[in-house]
Amino acid sequence: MLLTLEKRLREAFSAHIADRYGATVDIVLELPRQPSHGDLATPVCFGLAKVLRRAPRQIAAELCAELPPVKGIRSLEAAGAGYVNARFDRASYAAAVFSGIEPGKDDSSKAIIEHTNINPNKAAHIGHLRNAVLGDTLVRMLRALGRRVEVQNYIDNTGVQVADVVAAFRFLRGMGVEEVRALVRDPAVRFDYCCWDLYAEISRRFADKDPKAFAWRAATLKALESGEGDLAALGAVVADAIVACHLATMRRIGVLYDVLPRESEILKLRFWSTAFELLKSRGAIRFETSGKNIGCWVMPSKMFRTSAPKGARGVAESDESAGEADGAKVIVRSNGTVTYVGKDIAYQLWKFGLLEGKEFRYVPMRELGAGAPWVTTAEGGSADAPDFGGGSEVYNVIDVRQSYLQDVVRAALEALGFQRQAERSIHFSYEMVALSPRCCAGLGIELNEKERAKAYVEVSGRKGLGVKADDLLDLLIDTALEEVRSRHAALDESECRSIAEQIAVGALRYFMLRFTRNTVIAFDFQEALAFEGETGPYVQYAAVRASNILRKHEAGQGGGQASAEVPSSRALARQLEDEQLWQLVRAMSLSRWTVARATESGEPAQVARNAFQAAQAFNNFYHQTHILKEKDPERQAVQLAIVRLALEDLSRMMHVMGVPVPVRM
RNA sequence: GCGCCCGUAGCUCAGCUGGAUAGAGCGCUUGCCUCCGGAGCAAGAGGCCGCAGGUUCGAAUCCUGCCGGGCGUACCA
Repeated sequence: MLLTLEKRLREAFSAHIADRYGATVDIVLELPRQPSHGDLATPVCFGLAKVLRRAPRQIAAELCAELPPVKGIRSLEAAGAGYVNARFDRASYAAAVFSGIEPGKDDSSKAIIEHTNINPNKAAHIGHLRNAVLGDTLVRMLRALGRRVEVQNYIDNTGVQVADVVAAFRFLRGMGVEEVRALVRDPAVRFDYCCWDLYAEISRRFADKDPKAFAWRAATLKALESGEGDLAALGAVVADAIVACHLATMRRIGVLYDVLPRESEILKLRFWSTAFELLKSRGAIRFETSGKNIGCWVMPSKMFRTSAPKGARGVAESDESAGEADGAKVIVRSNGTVTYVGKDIAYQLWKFGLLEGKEFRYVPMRELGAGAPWVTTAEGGSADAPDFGGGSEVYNVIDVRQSYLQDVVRAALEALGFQRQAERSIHFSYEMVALSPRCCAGLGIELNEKERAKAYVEVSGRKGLGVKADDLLDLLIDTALEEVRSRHAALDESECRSIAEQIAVGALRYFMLRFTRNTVIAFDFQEALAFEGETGPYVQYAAVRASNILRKHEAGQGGGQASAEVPSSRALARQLEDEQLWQLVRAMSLSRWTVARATESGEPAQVARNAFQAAQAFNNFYHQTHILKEKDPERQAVQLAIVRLALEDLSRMMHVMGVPVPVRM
C-alpha cells in the first residue's frame, strides 16, 4: 500500500509541477523519522526554489494549496524550511493493509543467480555461508517481487583445488577409488572434514616447495581435465561426495538450487571452443607474438580497466600512459590451455543464451529427495529437464576479491558486441568473512607477529584456517537447545530440537545479513551466538509473541473466527485517531516497501534492519498494551488486527531473509 | 606504482537517490513481572561523523588533497 501511495504522490507532484511551473524534477519521497512530520514527505521545493528563484517555504505552501486531491492522501502541509508533508487517509490505508491486497508484479523475464560455488574439495566454512545466505536472500527478494529466478551453483570439479585433494588421497595416502568410496560411505567419517585436513596437509607441501607435490598436482590436473583414467575417476568420487556434503549443509539453512552446472561438462561439451572462436572472430582477444605473454591469447587491459576517466579535463587519455602491455589478461596460455576466466566467459555466454549450438543435458539428483537440484551431464540426460540458462539478467554472487576477473568477463561480452548483456551482468559482490583475533585464540590458532597486529585474520582453506559451517550450526543449535529446554520443561526432546534448529538458522542467517555487503565481517563466536539484541531470535520472538496473542484470543473466544475480520472503516477511522495505534499500523506495513527498496539498492541488510525495527516497534506495543484485557471491543478488534498485521509483515521479511518463523520458542 | 573499498559512541555496525534534532545493538548505570512467557520494556551516560579545503540554501553523504587501514593488480581459481 505504501508503494502505491508513494507512486501516486510522485506522479501527482510530477504532473502538477510540470504543468504549473514547467519544470521537470525528480520527486524524492522519504519516510519521515518523526511522526509529527507526516507519513510521507518530500523536499522537492528546495530544488524548485533554485529554478523558480523563490523561497522554498512559499513554494511548498503554494503546492499544498494547489495540488489536486490524491486518492488515499488526507492532507498536505508545508513544514520546516520548505518540506511538503503528506498524511494518509488512515482508515482506507489500514483497511487496505489489513486485508492484505497488493498488486503482484508479473515479469516473465528470467534472472539467473549464481551463488555458493564452493570448490568441491573440503567442508564449507563461514565465508561460504555468507555467500550462500546473501545469494539465497537475493533469490528470495526477487521472487517476492514477482520475478522469475533460476538459481545456479557452479561446481568446479576439475580445478586445482580438487586436484590437490585427489593427489593427496592417491599419493600421500596411497588410496584408490574403491578405498575412497568406502571412506565416503563410512558413517563414522565426515568426508568433507577429512578432506579439509587432507587439503591443509598437502598444501603444506606446496608451501614448502616440494617438487614431488607439484608433479602430483600436474598429473592429477591433466587427468581431471581429460576425464580419463583412475585419477579422474577418483576425482569424480571426491567431488561428487563433497558436493553432496555442501548441498546437505546448505539445506540445513534453507538454501536450495535449481541446477548445478559443472566444469567437467563445460569441458566435455567444448563450450570453450565455441566461445574461443567467437572471441577471436570479433577481435576481443589477440595473439601475442612478443613480450612477456608471448604465445598467449590475451585481452588487452584497456578493454576492462574500469577506471578510464572518459576524457576528464581533456588530458590525452589515450595511448602512451599505458606504458605497454602490463595489464593484459591472459585468456589462453602459451601451452594452449584455457584459464579460469576463459571458462567463465563461456559460462557467462551460456547463461545469456549466447553460446549457439551448445547446451547441457541434465539429470535430477533424486537421491537428495524433494527440492533436489538438477545436475549437468554430457550424454543422455532427462527429457523433462527444464530449460535452464538463457536469462535476461545474471547475478554472480562472488566476493569482492574477484572484481577484477568479473570485470574481464563483463568486458568480454561487451567486446563481443553484447552490450545489453554486459550491462546486465551484475557482480553481486561482498566483503570477506575474516576471523577476529579473539576467535583465533578460542580456536587455538597460533598467529605470527604480523597477523597479530591486524584487526582480523583471513580465512584460509589452504592453511585449514577457518570455522566450518556445520560446526557453527551445531554450536548454535546446542546453545539454543539449552535455552529452549530451560523454558519448556514439558516439551519432548524432538520438539525442543526442532525449535532450537529454527532459532539457530534464524540467528545465523540474520547475522550474515546484518552487515552491509562491503563490510568485512570479523567473525566472533560471541557475536554470532548472541540471541539478544539485534539478532534473528529477537525478530523471531516478536513473531512468536504475536501468534501467542492471536492463539490465546481465539481460545478465549471458543474458536470464534469472526475475530479475523477487518474492522469497519468507521471503527478504523475512530480508533486510528489514536496516534500510537496509527503509528503501529504504519510501522507494521513496511515489508513490501522494504523489500522493494532493498532490491533496488541491492542491499539485503536493509531487510534485516527493517525487520528488526518492526520487531522493536511490536515489542514496545506488546509491553504497553494488554490487548487481551482491553475493555472496549472496537478498540480491541483494531488492536488484534494490528497484531495479525504485525505477524504477517514480520513473516514476510523473515521469509525473504530465510529466517524461520517458529510457532513458539 | 595503479585500481577498488573502508575510517561515525568504549566495542560491532546502520545512516536509503545530499535534507528536518547523527541512530541501533553490545557493554556500563538505573528502573520495570498481581505478566498476552523477561530471548523483553523504559531511562541515563557516551559523537571535532579520520584531517584540511571546496561545491550547495543545506554535507556523515558529492568533489579535490592528505593521513591511516583492507583487498586486488598471476600463463592460480
